[in-house]
Amino acid sequence: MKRWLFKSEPSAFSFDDLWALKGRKTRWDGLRNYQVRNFLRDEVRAGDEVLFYHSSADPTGVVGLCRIAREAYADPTQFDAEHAGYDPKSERADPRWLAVDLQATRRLERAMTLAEIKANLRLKGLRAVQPGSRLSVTPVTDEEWAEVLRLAAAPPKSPRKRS
DNA sequence: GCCAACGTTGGC
DNA sequence: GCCAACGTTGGC
Repeated sequence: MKRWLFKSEPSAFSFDDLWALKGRKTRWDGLRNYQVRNFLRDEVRAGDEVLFYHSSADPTGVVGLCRIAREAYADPTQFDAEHAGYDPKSERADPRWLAVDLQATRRLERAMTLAEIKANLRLKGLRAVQPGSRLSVTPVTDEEWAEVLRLAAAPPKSPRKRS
């Protein structure tokens, strides 16, 4: 089983939005990047675990956990001329873009902010936070996963008050 | 709103 | 196949 980080802009679709859906599940579609497509096609499998990350948010960071409820299948929005993700060059016999189904499993006790992730030595290598990394789906190692969960369960570090 | 990073497109 | 132009992402 592999582990992943999925990004979403909460103004478009937040973890709370997912949590509120029937079965806490949705189709994760609209992904239009070839590297991401290849991850979905070649590596993401049903049952894989996912960190749900809020980008362009305040604060940015990991807010919840999900699992892959259904692995890659043709993203129907690529064939929908009314949809922003419409791709006129994609053919039904050979779909270019893939979607998965994502199911929320747990809300973190507190958000793991980007600042906190960057400040953590064990999370320095997290693909999603590398400079210039813009992929909306990136791999997470077992060690990184464990560290995020460990920190989420720990009380937040706050600047020490002057006495 | 700015801008750096970087993927995609299309002319040649 | 090169590469400039353009679009998007996403932190700040």
